[in-house]
Amino acid sequence: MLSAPVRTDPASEPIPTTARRLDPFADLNPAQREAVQHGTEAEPDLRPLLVIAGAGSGKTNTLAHRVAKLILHGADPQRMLLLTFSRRAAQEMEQRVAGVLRRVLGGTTTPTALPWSGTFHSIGARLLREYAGRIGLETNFTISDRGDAEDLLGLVRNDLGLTQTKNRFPQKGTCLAIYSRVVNTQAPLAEVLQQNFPWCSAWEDELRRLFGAYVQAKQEQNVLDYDDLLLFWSEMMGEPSLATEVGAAFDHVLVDEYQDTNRLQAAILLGLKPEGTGVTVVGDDAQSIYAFRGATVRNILDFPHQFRQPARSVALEQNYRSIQPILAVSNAVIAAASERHAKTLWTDRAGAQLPQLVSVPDEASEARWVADRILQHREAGLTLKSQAVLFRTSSHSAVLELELTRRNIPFVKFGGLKFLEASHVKDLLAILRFAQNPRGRLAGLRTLQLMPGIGPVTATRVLEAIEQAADPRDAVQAFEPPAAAAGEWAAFVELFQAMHKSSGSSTWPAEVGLAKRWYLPQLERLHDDSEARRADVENLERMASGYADRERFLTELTLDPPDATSDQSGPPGRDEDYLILSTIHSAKGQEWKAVFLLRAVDGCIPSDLGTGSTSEIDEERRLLYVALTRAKDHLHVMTPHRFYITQQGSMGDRHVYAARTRFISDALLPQFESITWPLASVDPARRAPQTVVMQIRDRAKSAWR
DNA sequence: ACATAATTATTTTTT
DNA sequence: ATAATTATGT
Repeated sequence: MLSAPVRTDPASEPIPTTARRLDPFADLNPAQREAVQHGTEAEPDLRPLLVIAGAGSGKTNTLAHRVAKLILHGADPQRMLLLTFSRRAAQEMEQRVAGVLRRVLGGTTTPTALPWSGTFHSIGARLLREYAGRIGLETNFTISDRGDAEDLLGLVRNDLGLTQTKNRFPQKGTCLAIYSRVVNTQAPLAEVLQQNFPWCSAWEDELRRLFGAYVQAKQEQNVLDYDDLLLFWSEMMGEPSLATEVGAAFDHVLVDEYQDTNRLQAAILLGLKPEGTGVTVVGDDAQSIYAFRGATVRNILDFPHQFRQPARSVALEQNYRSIQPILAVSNAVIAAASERHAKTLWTDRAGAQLPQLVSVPDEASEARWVADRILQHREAGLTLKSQAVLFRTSSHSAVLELELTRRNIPFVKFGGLKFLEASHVKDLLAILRFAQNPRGRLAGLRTLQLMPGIGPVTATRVLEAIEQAADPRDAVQAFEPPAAAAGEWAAFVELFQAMHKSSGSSTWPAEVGLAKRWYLPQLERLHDDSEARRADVENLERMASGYADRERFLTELTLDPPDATSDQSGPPGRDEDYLILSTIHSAKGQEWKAVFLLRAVDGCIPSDLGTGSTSEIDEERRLLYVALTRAKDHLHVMTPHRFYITQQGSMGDRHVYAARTRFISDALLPQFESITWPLASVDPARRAPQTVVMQIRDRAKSAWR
């Protein structure tokens, strides 16, 4: 029987409160303290440090304390590089460090600034801009998000004539995924195709040609995509003189969520600090869930012997988050994984309530049950904010969202449709980008085609005219639009001239207002649901006012997009209470008192699309593990047995019967409280034989005769 | 020739 | 819900 042992940590004896106030490190357990103090002892240990931090083991807290400890020990915060998974994680880290320092140094200290904290991508962008002159890059490159990268790739594909071939060529999204994987894993194209995209392997030569042209196009347009930020950074670290220089700028490099880094990122780290001195990485191989974008668990497993000196490893195994019964099922789920770093989490948070395994007939009942239970929890004193609903795929929450709306339960959804992916947001940004760089094809094409009567051909002609002309404004002025576009064209010319006068930042952010005023009529014409989209456009205008100039706005927005879709009314106010809906991926690092997991059913977890190889299945298992370990006190696992599938059926009337996820085996059932709902369900097989007593439809018809 | 309306297929997870 | 494809209209 796999269950989390309940132990008492001998070192967590109560400490007098006065001592605790003086020593902020007194609350740490021995393993945490070891991690925090590494390298600051009387006889300094120069080895790199690997912290294996199980779920809920106080990872963020430990890392924050380590940063604080290093600063107290004399490290310069300006010379610390802190690589986190998201901007939010970076901010939290900064706050916690400030908290620890305040406790030690008294309340008067100003909050510590950690200027070099952020994601690999954002730090990469900063370094590349700084070193642009020395690596043959232009400083004012723009960064394209995934959508832009896809579109550019699609454009290149058309130019190469790879679109009208007899067999269907992979879609632009797929092409970009392949390209991205090749870059991030540093594996040969053939291998990536065979392993991850077997249905595309016939196109290897064409893809190679396409990718070459794509790289060329990016360079001509002075554009970098996400992958370039890592690729160029790592190439830069391959040049010894630059690597030494950049590495010497940092005394400490700390990396959070190391299990989700890829080969490029590992290469960057090694290039920065080949000796490993000053390097700290924190992670948990059991929570590695980003293999699909090139992350490899090997990074964390191989870390101990990557550097010139072996690493010191510390494992944090005490879980402070979940009550024992929840931890027990989580441990049992992950224990069946084929490859993992052996460790068993334990907790001293006893608890009587077993996690619930709820069996419901379909999605609708699932939504109703969850909504009911959420309200019950709230009546028992749990705020909505301390509850979360998690799911594998963003669309899994659709039915629940309707139910919540119907019952007036406020919620915010993380993951899923991103702000930047909404077409109206792209439209407005394209207008701004077009103004920024009139030679940028993508933005130009998109903007021009917003006008009625202008399609791809006319738009291309305009762009060509612009490319020929000395001054883009003259080209636009002189262009003869087709008759259908005549009305809108005049307004566009005016907008274009106005935005172009502001080559400096003098009219920023006023030009966003101009762009908006021109765009809104187009929006209304193009979309039926212009009402909801309009709110996003307004939002964008408000956001723009917070940035110094156009370039900063565009760059920051691509690297750190707002993660909740601002549905209708925008994000709720700070005081307001709202429920969290989130994909499991976006729930990483977070915790709630009550967690609901939707669709814990084969086909959803593991996803039908990810059941090819053992490693893919293992990743799905870890995903379930991550979901389960988010819960502190209450865990509800839902298994609807019948739901509609939108993926395959063209007419969408088909539904599918599913069984409980394979990761929760029969042997595990005793550790759950099993619930079947609704209680009085009629077994269809035993229902009385159906005999026709009346023809109800005839009655309805006769009413109109 | 070009634009646009209609139709059909496709969809994990994200910096 | 949107992107690619095809059909239809100017």
